[in-house]
Amino acid sequence: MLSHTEENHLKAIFHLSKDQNEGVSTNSIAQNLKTKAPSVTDMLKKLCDKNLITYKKYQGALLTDEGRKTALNIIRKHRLWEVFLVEKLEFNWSEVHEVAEQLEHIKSKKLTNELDRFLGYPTKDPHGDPIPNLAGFIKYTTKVLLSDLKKGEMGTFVGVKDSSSAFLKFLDKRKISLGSLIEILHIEDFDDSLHVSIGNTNLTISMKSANNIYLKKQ
Amino acid sequence: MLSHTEENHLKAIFHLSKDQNEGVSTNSIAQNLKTKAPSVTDMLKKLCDKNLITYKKYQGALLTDEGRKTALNIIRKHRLWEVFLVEKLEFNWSEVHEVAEQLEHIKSKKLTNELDRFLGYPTKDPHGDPIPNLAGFIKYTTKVLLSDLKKGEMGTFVGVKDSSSAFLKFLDKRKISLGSLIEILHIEDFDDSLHVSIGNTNLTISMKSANNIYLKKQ
DNA sequence: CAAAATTTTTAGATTAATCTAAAAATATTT
DNA sequence: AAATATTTTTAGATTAATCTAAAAATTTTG
Repeated sequence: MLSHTEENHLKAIFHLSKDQNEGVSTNSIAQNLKTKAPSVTDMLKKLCDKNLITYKKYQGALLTDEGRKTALNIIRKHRLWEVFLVEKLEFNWSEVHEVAEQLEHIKSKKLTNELDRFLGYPTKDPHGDPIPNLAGFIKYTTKVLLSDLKKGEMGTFVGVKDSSSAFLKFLDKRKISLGSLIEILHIEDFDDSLHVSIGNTNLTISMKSANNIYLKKQ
Repeated sequence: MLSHTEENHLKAIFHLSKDQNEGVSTNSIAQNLKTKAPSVTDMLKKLCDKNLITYKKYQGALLTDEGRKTALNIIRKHRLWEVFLVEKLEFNWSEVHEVAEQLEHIKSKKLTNELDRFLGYPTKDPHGDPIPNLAGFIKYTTKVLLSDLKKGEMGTFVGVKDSSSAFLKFLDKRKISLGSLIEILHIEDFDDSLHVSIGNTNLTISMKSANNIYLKKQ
């Protein structure tokens, strides 16, 4: 039985080892979890003893198969709860994270799987991130930035790059929400701002904002 | 911000002080929480410092208004989650307790109140116990034991006295579930066993079992 | 490639929650 | 009410998670 802290470390290592195959550094984990390096070192030793990561002094951490499986399960729970909060409990998209951070640690396989069924086996969370299935399989989807689209192209809003609550509020205010179909009507020459249609309405989006909006191209 | 342990102690004191106005004893709390007396003594001092209970050495614990309010909120969450698990996630009535023990500690007022709305503001949990409302008000209902009914009387099954998983399984096997309407058809003279109708079926229930089944009389 | 800077680990302390064993207080019984 | 039994508290230890300060290792830089 893992503690919340152990689970959080596994999740952080998973997220931080996305790209490279090098060990995840102590400092990056500490930063990610808002804790200090010595606390992380202690935890890495413990997780290594439990065979959830491989860890050698000064060489960072890597998930074992078992550790990866565990991390994916926590991420699965986090994202399923986010779907629940938004779709069933009318949470605002920008409010779900903090509560999901608590709910992801609830231990009950049956709960997770029944929740999955209840929600209709969703494949994406409200931020557009993929939800691992029961077997830990993730269906990655290729995302493009809104700023990469050309005039006339369209896509479905599936996520954000900057998930600061300021930016999420910006989106909420403009009724830009997950699943919105966005079409580029025109690109302003002098400042690269975009005239787009979202649902029935047209609006203008700055290049800076467009650079934070992920779409799945049609 | 209270720890899970602090919350569990408040809940235990609430449940154990139902009837009397005397302080709840250290040992009874220890037994309730499957911990030891010295641990409880430490916790009582801490809860007293936080003005959640009144506590004097050797005289047991009593909830303050603040402590009572806190306990009721935890119980409210516990029971709402039980309703969710049974009604939405198809949990078996006998499986909900353990998971609800975890879910009751999730901290988010919005979560609790939205869950309440989502479930249609239920007033009873699957065991027939009342759910405190947002203000902490409990609508107590008078229960009678099935064994107290006379021939021809009927009632709705609202709860159990013995909530051991063995007894809950006994009920599940016979499809006796919350809300079932039970009518006494006949009482056997020589062993006091009851012939009852439940839904469409008739069956025989021993006096020992009937003594564990709470009904709300029609 | 040696000096400086950075990162990581170790050492040692702190807080919370827990326990066992022993002491103190209260309650029961003859 | 004195002796005995029970309950509760205190004392002191342990484990987990955390921190700061200092030492050690690694990396970067002139």
